[in-house]
Amino acid sequence: MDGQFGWGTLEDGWRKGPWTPQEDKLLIEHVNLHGEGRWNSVSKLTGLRRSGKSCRLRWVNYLRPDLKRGKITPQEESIILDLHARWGNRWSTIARSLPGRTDNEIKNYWRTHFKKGKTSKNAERARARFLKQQQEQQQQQQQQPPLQVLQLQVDQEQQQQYNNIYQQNQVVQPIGEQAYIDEMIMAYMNPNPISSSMTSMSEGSSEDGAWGSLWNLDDVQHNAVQDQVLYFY
DNA sequence: AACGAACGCAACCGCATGCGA
DNA sequence: ATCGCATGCGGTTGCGTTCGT
Repeated sequence: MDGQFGWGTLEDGWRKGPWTPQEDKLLIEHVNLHGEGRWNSVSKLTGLRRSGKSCRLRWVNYLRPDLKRGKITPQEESIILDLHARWGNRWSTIARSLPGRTDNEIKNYWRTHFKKGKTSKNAERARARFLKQQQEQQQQQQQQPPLQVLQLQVDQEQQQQYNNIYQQNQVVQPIGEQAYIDEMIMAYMNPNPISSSMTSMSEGSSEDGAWGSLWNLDDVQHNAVQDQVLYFY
């Protein structure tokens, strides 16, 4: 990328590379004082040797107080899959439906987990991780009943059905195996018959407003009351 | 324990779009 | 109408971390 200059160096007077805590502090103070926007004036007002673009990106992707930290949950993953099937690589649009998540984060997540050719390996890893975690849990709680889901005997027919739906709707990438496995896991955790990656959305909902209120991502049980309506386009 | 491969994520770039002068 | 600046977006890259052998 920036090979000639390297990270944390100056180019055209602008610093590049990883942000330091001091720089973050300056930027946060600036935004608290002046609000978001006018990014090009940040360097003049704060003394930060960062371009406006760089400041905006740092704020939007990392410093914003409303950002949600931590791993993408299976619910969020399902939403990402659904919305990607609907809108393609419109990451910012997808991100608006996932409060606290950034387009960059979602984009990275998608590329890592669902980019063509990566799903099988990820699915295997996810399965291995899950099995390992469950084994540890079982050791801790020896009275735990046997978990059928540990076998992850994937219902091939159902998965094929999902993939057919995606293909019929001219979606290049069928549903990821990892998502499917996560779905199996979620199905086990929540016995109510809900298909999280085929989650519903009432017809005619606006692209931004409805999802924000529909999904309370901290409340897994909430999923169970959603109608099961497919909405592929 | 060591090492290479794969992963995850922050940050950059170029281009598109919006908006005011 | 158009020009220039600011901002937003999607794609890409570099590097630290984790995982598997």
